Order: sequence, then structure tokens, then C-alpha cells
Amino acid sequence: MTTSRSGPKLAKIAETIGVSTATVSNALSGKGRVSDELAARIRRKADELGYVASSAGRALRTGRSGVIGLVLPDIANPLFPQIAQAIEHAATQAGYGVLIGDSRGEIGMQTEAIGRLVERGVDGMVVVPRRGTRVIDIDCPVAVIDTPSTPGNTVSADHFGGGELVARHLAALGHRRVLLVGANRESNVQNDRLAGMRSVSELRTETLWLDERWYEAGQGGTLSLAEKMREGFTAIATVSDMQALRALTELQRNGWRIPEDVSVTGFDDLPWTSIITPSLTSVRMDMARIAGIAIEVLCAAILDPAKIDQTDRKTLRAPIQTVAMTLVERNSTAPPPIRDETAFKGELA
Amino acid sequence: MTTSRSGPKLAKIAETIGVSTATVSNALSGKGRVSDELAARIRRKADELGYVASSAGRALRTGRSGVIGLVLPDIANPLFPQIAQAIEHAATQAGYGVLIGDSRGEIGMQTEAIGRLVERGVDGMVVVPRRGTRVIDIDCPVAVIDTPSTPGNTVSADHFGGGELVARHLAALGHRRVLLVGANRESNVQNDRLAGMRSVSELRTETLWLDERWYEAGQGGTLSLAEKMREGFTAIATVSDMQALRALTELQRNGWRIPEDVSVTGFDDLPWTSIITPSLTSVRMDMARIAGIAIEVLCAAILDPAKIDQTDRKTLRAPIQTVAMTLVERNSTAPPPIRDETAFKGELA
DNA sequence: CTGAAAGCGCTTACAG
DNA sequence: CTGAAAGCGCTTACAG
Repeated sequence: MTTSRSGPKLAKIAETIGVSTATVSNALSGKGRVSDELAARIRRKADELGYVASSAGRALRTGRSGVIGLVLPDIANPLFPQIAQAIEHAATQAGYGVLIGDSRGEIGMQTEAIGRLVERGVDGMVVVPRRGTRVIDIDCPVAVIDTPSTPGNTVSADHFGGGELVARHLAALGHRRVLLVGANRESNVQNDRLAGMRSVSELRTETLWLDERWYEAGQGGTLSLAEKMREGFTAIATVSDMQALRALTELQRNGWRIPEDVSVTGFDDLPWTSIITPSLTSVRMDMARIAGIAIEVLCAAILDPAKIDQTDRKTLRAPIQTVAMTLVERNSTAPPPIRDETAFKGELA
Repeated sequence: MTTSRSGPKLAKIAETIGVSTATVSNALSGKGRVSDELAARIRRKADELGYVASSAGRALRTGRSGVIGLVLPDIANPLFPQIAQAIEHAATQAGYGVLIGDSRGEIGMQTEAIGRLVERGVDGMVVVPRRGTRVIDIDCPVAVIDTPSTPGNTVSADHFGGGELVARHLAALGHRRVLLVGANRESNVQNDRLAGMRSVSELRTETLWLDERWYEAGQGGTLSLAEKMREGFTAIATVSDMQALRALTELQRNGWRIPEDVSVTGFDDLPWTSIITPSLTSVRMDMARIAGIAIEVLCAAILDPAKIDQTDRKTLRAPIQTVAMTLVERNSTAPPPIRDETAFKGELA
């Protein structure tokens, strides 16, 4: 028996078995208005004939499509696979399909992508904004996954807490001077992570933004991170595994040993963190949990439109939920090197 | 004017303007059965009222949902973002939405994922199989993106040619002894890439599979790749950027300089290839082109079911298309080190 | 417990 | 060029 898109219809089942379509519908939906024996007989026959309900017919009648949209302004986000998988799984559990919406990295196209999803009749959507983009005027329930400090946020990882975790870990190992590395000054996520790191008082930190401005200042080139390190830092804590990978390979290439000479940490626990040498200490978010909450809140809003806050741009009127992050300790961190800090400072000249 | 899912219906527009719904429908679909002035007036009013056609109504009437499925057995595949983005873009251009289907890496769940998409009424699907899984009994048009050597394939990158490209590049630099690194013996993609590499006669190659068997043989551990290199190889050509990253960091960690001591190449041109030090020479596939072809063939089959080959499991009856790959030369490759090969062999003891 | 009927919103022959 | 009517396949009050 093959699943089939143009197979028998409800009426066919009803006719074959000699009952009304209403009864078949009730039997199949299990609403219990049909005697057990008959219901069983109908189900058997439906299976036998390979019946698959028409989603169009159902959607037209019920007014709900059973599909939600997943919007990521930047699908190239390295976390995308994890997010997509978690959302797809949670949505499937809740009986929803997931339509993807991409704006190819261009902020202007986000509205179009969202519009396309609305046209396709999604019942709601999950939006993971990037770079402070805001969700505007969407006339359907929207769950936002960003940071606790983002207005309109629905659920997010505790990025601040994650930063704290990393900083505490380094402090516990004995590090005192830590170089913080960010990539995008506008990112709420990155700023929250950095704020968390800075909140650990044992550490003296300094922040380096490896962004366009840094390049423009002519500080790019192979050696500059290594040079910066000579100022006496014993560890680099980055806001993403990508930045950590960058720092790790650049330092290795310049003869630094990790973690003996310098500890390096990342964020997000991307798939390659454990295959590199040394494997990367990182912080993971519980995507399954976050996705589960987003879908749960979204479904509640879909079923009960009163949950949509009319005054506040249709965002969900649910308490913002924050999910703790977890430190994944690996080989890229170790106690600080035994060395005279002033000696290193001297090398600067 | 906000896009709206529960806004005015066709009948509302018709009533407001004083024409029949048929005329509104014709005007909006631009089939040209309506006078230009009236059509323009209708369009203006529809815009003004924020009319969005009900996809359910249309789907039920036309028998087509305007949605296709994208199935990746392993959504954690690092290429997923690229594939998803390219497919989403091509599908959007063709007027289709994209529903994602994931089987969470478990082969057994692939059929379920496909079944769910069929239930949701997709008009067709794009499947990127992994590890020799086959597409079975799907009663809708399917375009398969795999390798030219996979039965039922629709379109794919020329993985063999990509392997050749890498090998020729290394040969042209002067390399003669190259270690080939694979990760999964079952993968058609990897085997095609390796076959292409081996086809370049100037090179003496040997293949190392860094898979479960290798680990079981007790050859894991930090130094073994480095040890293997002492047999006289001057370059490592891997079947994926992940393996290249692994080799690169492991060798760097053990004091090898890349590319001075050994050249390393990857495959797929993942986002981080250019941020690591040294940046990684890789091979990229033209995803946009591949996705474009897949969608084109799929749409043709959707519109003309005769294109579906009944005898051959519903796969598309279109000529298999192969898209050339491109070498992206970066800093991880250089002429072979000047050294006495026998001397290195001696070091083994 | 079961059935007859209405209707979700569209598009498409068919008339005029 | 425009309209009246049918019908896509379902579900849901409403009767019985």
C-alpha cells in the first residue's frame, strides 16, 4: 500500500462501506460519535484503500492549514540546521508542517518572505530575527526566538547566563586576564553573551570586535590577534564557535599551543567542535527545549486567538521564557600558562 | 495595509465593486478575460482591501497545493543551509512554497517523513538522499539530488570531476604522493570524489577511511594521522571540509606547518573555509544551478504527469543532468616541501 | 449512534 | 467581455 496523493476520497470509503461521509469523517477523526465496531471497520477499509485525507479540503473547511512558517532572515546562520531540525520535530509532534521562509540575508526581503508564508496560509510562524530586525505587522501568531533583552521575544536561551558559565569556568581554572571576542556589535545575542562574561568579577576583560571596523582600521592580517595576545591575556572567550575556530587556527599557525599557551572557548557547540584538535570548549543551548516552548506557545495562540496581544503588534501574550545554557568542557581550555605577565607586556615593544 | 490571513474574500471584492466573483478571479489571475479598465479597478480594490487569496480554496479547486517538499534524511548535513536556501529560492521563483521533511538522521524515519509531506498535499518533492538510501514508492513527482552514479538520480554535481580538479591542482603544484581521506565508505558522493582524485595518473594515492572501523582498529588518538603522514605524503586530499578541518588542526597541533610541510584540501566550501588559518582550498558546487534544475524538472513533471516514469518507481523520466564543480584555491595548498622522502620513512621507527 | 445538508473560498467550463 | 452555476473534499452543526 502506497501513500497516495490522488487516491480514494472520503466519499469513496463511505460508498464502499455503505455509510455516510459524515460517519467516515467522524470515525477517522476519532471524535467518538461512531460505534467502536463500525469505526474499526471504517479505519480498516481506509487503510486498505490507502486513504489520505485531502489537506486542502480540510483546510478550507476548518480554516486552518496545519502548517506553520519558519523564518530565518539569514538561513546561512550556522545554527540553522539545529534550529530547523528542532522546530520541525516539535511541529511534527504537534501535528504541524513547517514551511521555510528565507530572505537570503537581505533584511528588506524579510517582509516579502513573511508575506509569502501568509499567502500560503500558515497558521502561525516562528521567527528567529538577526541583527536587531523587528517583526512587523504580521497578521498571524508569531513566536520569536531571540534574546531575553529583545522586545517581543517569546523564548530564548539564557545567553547572559551562558557567558557567565564560560567566564566562571575560566576563572575557576585560574585565568584572570581574558580577551573577549565578538563579531557583530549590533547583535543582541552577542552583547548578552559578552555582558554575562563581563559580569564575573574575578576576570579582567577587554573586548575585541573582529568586524568591518576592525578590518578598516588596518588591524587585519595574520598576526594581529597573536600580537594582541602578547598584552598578557591567558584566554580568549569568543561569542561563537566560528570566531573561536578563527582564533584557534590563527594562533596555532603562529606557534601558540592551545590550551598550554592560551585557552580558547566558543559558543553554540557546532558539529565540528569535537573533531578539531584541540576539541573546542563551547556552550550549547537546549534547542529541543527552546523549539518545544516556541511551538507550544504558538499552538496555544493559534487555538485561542485571544492570546495574541492586539496592542503590541500581534506578538504573543505569554510570559517570556528563558532556557539555561550548558557548558561543554573540552580540550581547548586549561589552567593559565605559568609565566610572568610583565615579561609578556615587555615583548610588545 | 497589512497582509492578512483572515481578510476579505473574493466575494467581498466582487460585492464591493459590483461584479461577479468569476470576474474578480479572472482579473486577479490575469488570464485576460476581463477588460483592462475593469481588471485594473479590481486589482486596485483588492490591494486596498488587502486581499490575499485563500490557498486552501485554490488548492481544493485546482487540485494543486503550490507546495513542494524538501527531504533531507540528515538535516544535520553541513550543506543543508546551502541546499535549503537554493531550493527555497528556486521554488519561490517558480511560485512554490517549501515544506521541510526531516528524518532526524534515522533511515527508517525517512519513509515517515515523506509520508507526512504527502499527507500535507505537496505537489512534488526534492530528495537529497544520504548513504545510499533509496526513494521508494512515492506517489508524486520526485527530483533526486545525489550523484551521477546513483540510480534514479535527477541532477547532481559532478563529484568525480571535482575530485579530478583537486588532484590536478595538487599534481600541477608538483605533489606526487597524496593521502586521500574519506569518512564514510557507503557514500556515493564520497566514492565518486575519491574515484575522480585517483583518476589523475601523475599521483600515487592511498586512501584512509576515518570511520568507525578505523577507530575500532585502535588507530584513533591524536598522533596517528601525523604518523601516517611520515610515510612520505606531501598532501592530504579529503572528501569534505570537515575532514580537512580535522586533518588541518590535528597536524598543526603536532607541529606541522600548512601548507609548507603538507598541503590540505577539502570539499564543499563551507562558510568557515576562508576564516581559518590557513584558509582552506576547497571545491564548491553550484547549488543555485543544481536547485534550479531540480525545481525545473520537478515543475515540468507536476504540470505533465506523463513525465513520471511508471515503470521505474515514479522517478522522473528526464535526462540526468550533471553540474560541473569549481576549485576554490586558497592558502592551504602549496608546492610540496623539499625533503628526502626516504629520510621521513626512516623516522617511522 | 448515524445521516442529510450546508458551506468553507476558490476556479473553470459554459452561456450569454 | 461578463455572469450564473457547479463542484473540488472535507467537517460540523443539526436532526433523527
